[in-house]
Amino acid sequence: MAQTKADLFQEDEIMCASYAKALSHPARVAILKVLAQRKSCVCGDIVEELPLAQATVSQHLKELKEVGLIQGTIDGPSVCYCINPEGLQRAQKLLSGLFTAAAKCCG
Amino acid sequence: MAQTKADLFQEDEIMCASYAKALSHPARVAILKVLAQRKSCVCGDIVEELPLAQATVSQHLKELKEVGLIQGTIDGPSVCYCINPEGLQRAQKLLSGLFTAAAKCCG
DNA sequence: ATCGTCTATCGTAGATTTACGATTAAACTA
DNA sequence: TAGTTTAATCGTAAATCTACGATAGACGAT
Repeated sequence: MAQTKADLFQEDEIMCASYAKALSHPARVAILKVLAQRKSCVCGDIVEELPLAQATVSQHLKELKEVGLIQGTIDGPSVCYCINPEGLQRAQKLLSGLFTAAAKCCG
Repeated sequence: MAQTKADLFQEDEIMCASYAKALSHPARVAILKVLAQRKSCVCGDIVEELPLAQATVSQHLKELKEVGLIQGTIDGPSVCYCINPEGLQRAQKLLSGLFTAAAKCCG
């Protein structure tokens, strides 16, 4: 059992869930906040800010990158991460759309 | 390993992630949409709308209820589910706060 | 009281996520 | 070139999530 049925839903529901999933761990929320505050977005700085090992942070960064919320550019030996405005906007639009639709229910 | 470190983060990051987690499966997004559209929010109706077994839907409803996004009131033999406006608003506020903060980054 | 309906819960299997040490790969430095 | 730094990836263990059948509990109808 437990073969996933997540793809039996509508496209926008799946996208909405994907973005929400990317934000569903405090570490990833924290990463976005760090990126928002700092000008320099070097990976090492992020690792220092979080109570997690380097490998774990790298994994979280990968998830955020895969869904398109952040992007990383190689800067010499290190990698500079940055929020991806387009992805962020798309996520915001989808989620706030859900919220405003839902708010209409139940008077 | 893999003992959770999710509680080493800030309160608002944890809350933000909790709401996002509740929305991180297409079925739960779909449930919110059904509740938004229908006036009658009987559990059985929701089960019919989704390509999932009754037990699975009940589980998803439980998760949405536990995080405070929906509420259920017993109506005779059945249960009437409804969106919880306060929880929804709180989720919206936290997540849109994150989005607007993040949007400031990177010019 | 018994039966049928409706929903929650239990038990469980399989998949995915989380976390980290160890290793690898790339690039700079001496 | 050899050594150092930086970040991604591999391998893996534990935890959590997803999904469903079976069962239980509550309620209304007969």
